[in-house]
Amino acid sequence: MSKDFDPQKFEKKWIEKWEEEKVYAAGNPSKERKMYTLVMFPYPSGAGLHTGHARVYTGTDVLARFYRMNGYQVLHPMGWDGFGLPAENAAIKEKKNPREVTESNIATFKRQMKMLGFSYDWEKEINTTDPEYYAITQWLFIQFFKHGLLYKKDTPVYYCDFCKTGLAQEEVMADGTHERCGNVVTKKKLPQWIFKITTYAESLLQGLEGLDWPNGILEMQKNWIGRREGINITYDVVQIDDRGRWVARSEGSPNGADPDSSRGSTGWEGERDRPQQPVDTITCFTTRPDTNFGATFIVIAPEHKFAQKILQKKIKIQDEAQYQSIETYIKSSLQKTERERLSEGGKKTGVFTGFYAINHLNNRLMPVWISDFVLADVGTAAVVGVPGHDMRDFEFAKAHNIDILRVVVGSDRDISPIIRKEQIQEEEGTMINSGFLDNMDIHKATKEIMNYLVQKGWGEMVITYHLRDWIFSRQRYWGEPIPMVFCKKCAGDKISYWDKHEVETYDLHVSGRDQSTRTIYKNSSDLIKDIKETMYGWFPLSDKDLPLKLPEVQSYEPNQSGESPLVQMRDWVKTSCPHCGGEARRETDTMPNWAGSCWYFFAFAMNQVPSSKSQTSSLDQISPPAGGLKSQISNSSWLPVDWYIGGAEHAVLHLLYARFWMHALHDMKLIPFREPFRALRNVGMVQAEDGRKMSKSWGNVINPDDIVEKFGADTLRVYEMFMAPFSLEVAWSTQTLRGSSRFIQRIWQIYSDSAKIAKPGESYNKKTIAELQKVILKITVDTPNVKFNTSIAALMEFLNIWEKNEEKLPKNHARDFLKLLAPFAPFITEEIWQSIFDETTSIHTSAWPKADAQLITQEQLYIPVQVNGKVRDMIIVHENEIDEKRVLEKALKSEKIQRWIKDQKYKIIYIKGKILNLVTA
RNA sequence: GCCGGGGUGGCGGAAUGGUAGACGCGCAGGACUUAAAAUCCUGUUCUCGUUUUCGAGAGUGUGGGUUCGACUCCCACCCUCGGCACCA
Repeated sequence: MSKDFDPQKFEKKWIEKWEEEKVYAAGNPSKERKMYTLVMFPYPSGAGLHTGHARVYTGTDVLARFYRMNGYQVLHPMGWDGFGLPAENAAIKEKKNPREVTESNIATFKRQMKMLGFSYDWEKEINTTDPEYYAITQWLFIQFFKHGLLYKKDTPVYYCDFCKTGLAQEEVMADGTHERCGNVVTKKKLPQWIFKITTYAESLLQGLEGLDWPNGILEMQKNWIGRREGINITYDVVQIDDRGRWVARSEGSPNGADPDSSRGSTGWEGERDRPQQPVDTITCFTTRPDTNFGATFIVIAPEHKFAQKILQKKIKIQDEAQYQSIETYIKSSLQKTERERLSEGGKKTGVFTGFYAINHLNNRLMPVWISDFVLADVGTAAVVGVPGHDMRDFEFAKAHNIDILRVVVGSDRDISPIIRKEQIQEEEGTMINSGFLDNMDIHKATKEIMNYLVQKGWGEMVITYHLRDWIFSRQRYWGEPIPMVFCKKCAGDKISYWDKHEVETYDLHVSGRDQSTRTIYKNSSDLIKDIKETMYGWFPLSDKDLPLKLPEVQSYEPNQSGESPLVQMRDWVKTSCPHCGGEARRETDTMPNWAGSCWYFFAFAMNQVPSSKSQTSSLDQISPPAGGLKSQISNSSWLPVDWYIGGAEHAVLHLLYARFWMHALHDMKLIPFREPFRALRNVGMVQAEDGRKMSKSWGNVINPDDIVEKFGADTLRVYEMFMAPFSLEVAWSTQTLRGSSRFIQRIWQIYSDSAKIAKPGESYNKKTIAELQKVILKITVDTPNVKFNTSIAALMEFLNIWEKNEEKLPKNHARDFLKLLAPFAPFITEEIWQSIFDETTSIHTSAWPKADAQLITQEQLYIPVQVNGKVRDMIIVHENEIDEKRVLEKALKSEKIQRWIKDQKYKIIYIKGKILNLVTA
């Protein structure tokens, strides 16, 4: 072996040899000793791998290699999330097919991954854009459809008039413009496929319990699901004539007692007969019914059905001018995008309807207003306004001159009328002016009033979720075609898929309204009932027609009316109805880029990986496995994923979507597990040297190719693992990387130096061996805890010791140390293993070293001696002299200790073998 | 506003109740070299005093508390990064 370290001389050789010898092939998993290590697969962009990829893939690779050496059967796969807008944009720009663009990007990624020595089993490679792969994505779509989890409906979506395409919310910038073209985004109603993910809100929430995930990610998912317990209170709505009388219905016949002549402009209190015939009712959701005695108004969203009834004159407004102002307000709010509504911020605009709702508790008349600060899809789209104890209600009341009452008093005991927002008591306090709730703590009052309202029949306990249904279609080319057919005739005849097919229904763990049970079951037949009418004429393709392949098109641009480019493909669109055989058309929307990533982790685990590379049959003969996924998955013991590693940016979307699919598939009895990812760890981003994001436009991008060429792959790997704790964001530093380069070179030097390694019979150093045992223990614990930085530090520390010691290290221990380094630096360790130690099988399949406790024992121990908690001296004792008496005796002999103790009395605190503290006074 | 992470030398960081600053970078001095680079050696928290070997004090965002002993546990606050947000 040459003394000079030149990684170029051997790295390529090992890449080839490992592949040839299938060193990293996933074997057959046995239940106890299987380890599925997975890193979030990449979208293969045109820029190639960046240093952030290198970091996350190296970390996962270290884990895979560690477990492999520890005797586990390891599945460590890699694949490509190939569908998505960037490839499509690049294709439009370069006048190529997105498939070509994607394929060449994949080639670059794959070359770079091999260059970095990642131990993937490439036999398991998948690509979401392979027809073999998306055949199953489509098949899964159909299963969800059949069980009532997918339906199509006109839905408002973000839309760019300039690009003529619907947009995902994440493609809309904070200022309401399109991230690609910079034009202002509008909202447009388009027919969309929608996933009923909300059905699984409770299931997704409950499933989080017991997952070994970072706390922050768990919290984000919880917040996103956003479970809230509250009550829906239904109020009668009445009209009052100009003399202050009840007006029942719109006909206006006075009904009920004369109103109090002292009625103020905004409300009225006192015992009153109930109106016999309220005009309508409005139901408000609230989590804080305890403040209900302080309610002074009702606000509804412009989309609320009561507002719509007024607009459509189903509920009449006498005063034409008032009708006009209501109409103007509703129409202008509906034109605003959600962002515009938000960006108006604190401005609480609104219009009074002329109607009043009656507060059950005190018969107060609460004016009903329409305002766009109330959101249509939150709660019941109607809010009961308690301006004394809610900031937004306060602002609204101030803006429109509505009464503000105080019903809660805080610890400051201020009971003066609320005139400033600082006086608002929202979180804690004691009830006042609230009838039977007076003097109760607000939390107790909340329970009391809820029970009271329910008992009286005025309210209903409900649980709401922040989670919204998932819009699952895109009007784009580069995605999985949705395998559905629409037959106009069958739709006209009101024929649905379920009228003609028996679907095995199942019990699902779903969100429910009954808060007393933690797990709520519902039968999928209920879901089907809900959507049946909207789905007349829609039929899924049969299994034998899958995959529905993406046709070649002339142009990838969407058309004028916001339809997918697939609409141009007349011959493709035209098909026959699976039910009546008449003329029908295919769905032209495609699936969003999340689809393929929702199940890719189990594609890797299949016995027959769905990939064009592993198929011998021609494309035309592809179909999902006979018996469906069930047969494929039930005999794979790899799942669930044991370690899932990736960036925190997927905290909600991908991780939630994938969990949702698995929960539903589990309920359908297709898969034997519910939670796909047992343990999750995040990787921190790698910023550029200047602390900014790496970006072509800043010119601060570090290309792994350049680093490997100059320093070798091992240096890059060790540096990326050593630079900071794995989950922390860190700025790249080529300067610091030199430290790792030095470390790798010193490894090379010491193993090349025959004066450092003892042959059998030669003298050696016992202390160095003892140190090595400690390093083995540390790394064996740190590595599976994703503490890569301290593992490397321990390796460096040992190298320092070994280098400094004049005596040699016995060969078997030198081999052990090399093994500890192997997961981090696979190339140099393999080269040394096979050239210095003359091994013929890979170090990466060798057995992980075991620490020998007997070798650790040290003859001498250093024991710090404190006086009053300050270290004043250090004594050296023999390992069998660490009892308190001997240590104390020795400590008292120290002049330094005597000087601090003098003649004072002292208390002795001794932690065996660790520290001695003498406390005077 | 709400939720979560974090605050330790010039820098990245280590230490989860027991010697604060491991390991690495940088920096300083030295060796090698005609020179530079590379490499190696020594030192490197701050302040003060002896100026050599050492000694004293301070010190982990701030202020309190618990403890023989606190970066670590508890209370209050400040700053910072990330996520969510007119969520009723």
